[in-house]
Amino acid sequence: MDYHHRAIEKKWQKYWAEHHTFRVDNTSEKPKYYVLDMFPYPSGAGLHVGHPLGYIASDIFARYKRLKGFNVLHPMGYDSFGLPAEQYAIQTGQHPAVTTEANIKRYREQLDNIGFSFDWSREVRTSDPSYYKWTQWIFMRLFDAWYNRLSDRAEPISSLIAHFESHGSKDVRAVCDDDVRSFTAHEWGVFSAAEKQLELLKYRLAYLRESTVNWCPALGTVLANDEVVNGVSERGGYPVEQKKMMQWSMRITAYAERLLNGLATIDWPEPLVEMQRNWIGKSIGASVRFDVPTLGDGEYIEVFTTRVDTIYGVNALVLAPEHEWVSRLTTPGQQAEIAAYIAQTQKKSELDRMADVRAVSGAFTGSHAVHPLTGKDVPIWIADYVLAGYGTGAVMAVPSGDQRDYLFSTHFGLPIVAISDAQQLDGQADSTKEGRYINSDIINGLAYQEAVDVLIAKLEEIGAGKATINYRMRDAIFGRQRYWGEPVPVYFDGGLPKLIEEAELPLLLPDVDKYLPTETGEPPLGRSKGWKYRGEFEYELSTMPGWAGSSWYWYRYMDTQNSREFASAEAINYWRDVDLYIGGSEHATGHLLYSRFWNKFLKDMGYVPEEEPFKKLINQGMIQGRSNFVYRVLDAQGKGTNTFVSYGLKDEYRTIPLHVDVNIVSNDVLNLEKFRQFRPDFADAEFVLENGKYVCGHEVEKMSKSKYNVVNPDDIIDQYGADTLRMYEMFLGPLEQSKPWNTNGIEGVYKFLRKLWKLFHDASGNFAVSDTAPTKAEWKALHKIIKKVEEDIERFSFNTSVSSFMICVNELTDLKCNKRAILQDLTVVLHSYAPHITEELWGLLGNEPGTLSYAAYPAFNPDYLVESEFSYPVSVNGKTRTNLILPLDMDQPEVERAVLANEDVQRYLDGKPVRKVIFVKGRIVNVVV
RNA sequence: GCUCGGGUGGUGAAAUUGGUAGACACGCAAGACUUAAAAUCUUGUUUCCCUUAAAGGAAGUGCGGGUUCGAUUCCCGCCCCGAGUACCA
Repeated sequence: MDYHHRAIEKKWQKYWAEHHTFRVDNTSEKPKYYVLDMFPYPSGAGLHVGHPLGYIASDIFARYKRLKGFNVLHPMGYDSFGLPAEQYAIQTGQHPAVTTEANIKRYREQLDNIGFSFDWSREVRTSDPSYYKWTQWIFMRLFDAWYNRLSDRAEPISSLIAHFESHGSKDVRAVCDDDVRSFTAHEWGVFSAAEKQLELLKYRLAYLRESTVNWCPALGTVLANDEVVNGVSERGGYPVEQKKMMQWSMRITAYAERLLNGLATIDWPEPLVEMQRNWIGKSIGASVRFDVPTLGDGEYIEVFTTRVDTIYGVNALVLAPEHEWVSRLTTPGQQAEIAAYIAQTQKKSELDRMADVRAVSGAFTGSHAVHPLTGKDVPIWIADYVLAGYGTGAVMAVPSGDQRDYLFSTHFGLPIVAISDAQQLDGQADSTKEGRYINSDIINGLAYQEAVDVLIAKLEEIGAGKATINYRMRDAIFGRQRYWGEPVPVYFDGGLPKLIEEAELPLLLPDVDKYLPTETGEPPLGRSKGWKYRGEFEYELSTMPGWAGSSWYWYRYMDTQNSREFASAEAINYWRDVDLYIGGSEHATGHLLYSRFWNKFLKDMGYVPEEEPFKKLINQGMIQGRSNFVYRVLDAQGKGTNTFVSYGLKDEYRTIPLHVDVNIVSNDVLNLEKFRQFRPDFADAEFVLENGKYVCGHEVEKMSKSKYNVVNPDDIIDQYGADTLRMYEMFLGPLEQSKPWNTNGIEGVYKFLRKLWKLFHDASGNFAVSDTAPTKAEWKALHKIIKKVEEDIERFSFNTSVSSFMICVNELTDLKCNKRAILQDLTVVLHSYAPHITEELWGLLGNEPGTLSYAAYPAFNPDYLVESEFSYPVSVNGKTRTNLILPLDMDQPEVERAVLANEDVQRYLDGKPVRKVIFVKGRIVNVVV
């Protein structure tokens, strides 16, 4: 019987499903191993061949770990809340739950076709009430918590209340809003309930406050910073504007330092770690107060600087145009100018961001601040090169040390003074820290670090500044004016947000008549008639953002069915953290940062044991599309004819390239028959061929329907089988590398599997293996692959394993090996890559009926690889000239004698005296003349 | 601009610790089997030079230097491609 992948693969997929082969327990004698994939958003388009790349790699790893004796948790689910389903609902009126359900069904079929070893009994869906109940529950925990800097962890809000009751706000070191009040314990005691709640809201980790948000009118929602790319929405590319709104936010900034430090403890790709580091954006410097006496006593502007050593070079304070004090600072004479400038920047910012052109601009407020050290007047300007969202929204301009300040000062004719004897101010600023300070009063003659220490001490002494650490990262906006997301379990009583009772979870998503904002601009949930808490109080109408459900899902997999907790303590303490996480690097600053944040919070509250959720992470590369083109000949008028010319001859004609479906092209040769059926107007197409073939052009592009370059895994599986698809996706190249999908070459892997099949069968196709003892060469071939695959999988080099399997089967074919002892072990070694064919062969070999999934990976025995001889490459002056077979136990003097006696070597020596002979045992001999 | 990847045959790629560059596969060419095709098998396939052929020679891992007996691998400078990020004070 020949290798029939269709029957074999269906048979085993059915077996695995019926026998719950991959169901895993939360207790075991075996060591645990948790292999996780980033779960997909089930889109309407289904999977293309690029999507399963990471899943195949993780599945190989999971299956391998099972063979190695681990209790493996390898689950899959769906991140099923999201914008596309909602956009579709707006267009068609269909409930997103309905389309999502259909999409999930299709995803599941496609995933099942590939033969993954997921424990489907643990499937999660973020849009399922039994799941989002716990997303809401975690939100409630965040609402009921504050971050205590003294213990450096989140604590229940009750500990803060207790402190207020006994000590007032004194000695509270919290990460909180800027406008918290100072009060005594007594004052707290006489605050009204509403006043207390209002104050506590400034401390909660999930809090409500008016903030400037990225508002996208086209999508009708706010977007997180990582969802805005170049001033337009990541999804859809719609314009985004800044708008002030009451918003739920997450105090992720409380965790900035821990998020940064944790990066050193996890095994993640360096680029990803770097991206998170940049995103957090820690900078060490100082905050400095510049008093503004004209505004009154004790009024000051605070700036942040990383170069406090340049403070004597300050020639201006520059504020962001949005700075809240701009109107206060503007003197009557400057009012017109400032107003004009603000209008100009508001209009400009959008275009400017897109065009990426920046001219120096700004306006003088008319006010002055007092330099804290020199006492001199410093003019206060506004300019759009200062960002409202970073630091304090105000900078001290030091033209000699900062290029932006330099350009600003030259443009407006402000004085530029050197502050270091090493500075060279020939047309630009010089930010060097070398040299000694000049024109700098108390630090004159000092070097950089001494100067910083002196200045910080001085500023602290006079109460005008202190050493400060600043982070670029902002608190995360946690609300979307959208329908298809988790409802926020909050209602409003007297304008104050309050949590619903825990027993009332989940707060179900109500039905609405349309998935659009209300006439008054409220989110879609505002359309739900009579949706009131206890029939009385308004619910929060925004829903949670896309990242809410994905920020803790790996815990739900540990204990999916639990209705009392998000996961039991036993389950969490058994599985603890994810040992291997595979997914795309596009989630670097979104999902992966938020997940680490929630994990740290859950740890602080004592629900989980580990500080970091994902110990090891691998980014699979993106699979790009590879488009094919045909070349339509144009007539004299430039109109398209029905004649198409082959790629090699196209330059002899006037042509226009057209995308052609890659599925009717093989090795860039067009199937003419299928092309005529491709589109009605091609039915009587004519061709100019080269060598009897129509050759197509090709180009690497994004994989998309409109480019006709989408390859569906189902089609590949139908033709070649899932085992071939799995191995081919790995064979394509290193997992982390991005590469275009090209079906050319898949034949090689398919041939390999048929060759493997033939090892177990005789010429007439009958199963035939021999029980005779293997030869030394056969043992060697086997143990080479046992070792190689083990090493390759451990370092995630799956492509090299596939090559090695081919080499092994080629060798065994040459040796005409059909020995059971060899083939049995080879079957186990190959199993994680090609699970179906190996299950079938395992059965044919006469093993006990059942699955091979829990067999033992064969033990490597180095004795089989020991050689007594080695064919040494012999080079003369570094150029390989000949090979010489010598015993491996031969030592250098003997080798030298043997090599120099060789006539080939003598010929290359050409009588010249030998200076030295390099000899590396088992590697090389090099004769230097 | 900054940060991080990457650059090896016609194509995807390999070379794990500085030790025979191009394994393995695709494609292509030639051949065997076949009425024919498919499938299968065999041989060849980095480039250039020399040669009827056999054999031989030279160059070669983006470019230019360096270290070394020996460099795809290490160091310095540069070019190109991709990703991320960008007035971050």
